[in-house]
Amino acid sequence: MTITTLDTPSATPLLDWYDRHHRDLPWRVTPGMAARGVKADPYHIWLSEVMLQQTTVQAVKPYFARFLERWPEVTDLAAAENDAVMAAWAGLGYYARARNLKKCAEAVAKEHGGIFPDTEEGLRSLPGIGDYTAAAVAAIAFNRQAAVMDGNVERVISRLYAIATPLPAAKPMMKEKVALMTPAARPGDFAQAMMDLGATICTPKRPACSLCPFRDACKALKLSDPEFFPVKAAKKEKPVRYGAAFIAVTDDGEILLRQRVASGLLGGMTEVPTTAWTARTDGETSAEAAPFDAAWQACGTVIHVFTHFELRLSIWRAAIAAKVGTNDGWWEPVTNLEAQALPTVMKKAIATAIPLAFKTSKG
DNA sequence: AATTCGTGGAT
DNA sequence: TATCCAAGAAT
Repeated sequence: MTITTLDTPSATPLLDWYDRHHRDLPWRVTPGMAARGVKADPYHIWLSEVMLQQTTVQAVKPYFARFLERWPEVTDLAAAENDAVMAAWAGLGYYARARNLKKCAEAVAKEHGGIFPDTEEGLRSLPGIGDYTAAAVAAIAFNRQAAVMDGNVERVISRLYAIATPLPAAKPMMKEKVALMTPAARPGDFAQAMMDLGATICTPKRPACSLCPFRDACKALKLSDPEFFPVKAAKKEKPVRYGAAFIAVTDDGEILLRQRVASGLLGGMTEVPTTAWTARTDGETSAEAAPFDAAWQACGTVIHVFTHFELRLSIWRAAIAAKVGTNDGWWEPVTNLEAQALPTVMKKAIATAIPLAFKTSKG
């Protein structure tokens, strides 16, 4: 029996809605499957949750399939080469996730005998697992009564209780509401139901309130303005940074690449030689900053928007007869670029200089 | 507590 | 076109 108060709506209508309208996702054990005895795989749940951090379901699906095909068990991922994991993650963004994913797999393999901890606290201590992911894995994979709160849940709760306090200040209060609502029975389904509701009904724009299992309890709907919630703090404007990137290709089709430092922006990923990315446009975006002397030709500009700044990258190209000695890079056959840990901005830069470098150019 | 960290689809 | 923002974590 779930304890409810005057201000705590029952989870039952939501769970009933979930039984009928849940999304079918590759990593998910649906209520129907669970009824036939299928258990969620903690490795699958963990992998999907890390990939889904600030990332859409659509973007995650092909990556999730490739990771599982290549590394079927967490011990396989633990034994993988770092470069292989980074290359497999390339394009998904937030690359610290991939670095921590590998560390977490190694910790599970070496310190936990290949078995994921089954408590929120145990999970929370692993690399790349924060408050949300620890609660999500505990609830979904281990049926723990953990309070799961992501961006979807924040939106649902903010509307359900008409919370006018701006995010992120309102998070602690909102998490208390989630904890009070989370049932002892089916806590994992409750968490997934809240997220499905936020993704399909209680959407940021034009929520489908008439279809919502909380329509009778929702305070924002009673106020006739659900879209007003959640209130968010104003965000800063994005500065513009400038730089140059240099694509050198030999006559036998090899391109000069190098590896970025292990931490920070695009940490540990592969890049073509570039200048520093700064707020100034003079000097640093010219061929004078090239890694070596050659007949560098300007061939365009790549504009790429990161989370907190916009990058305008001048692209320079040089066709050279033979490899030039390099301290910190290597020459890679252009035909092998697909296997490299190249972030999207670097693929755009290369595609600008070598239009046929990739099968699917997103530049 | 405020910043830093990618990318692409939807509106 | 510009803005939002998507199953957040680390520092």
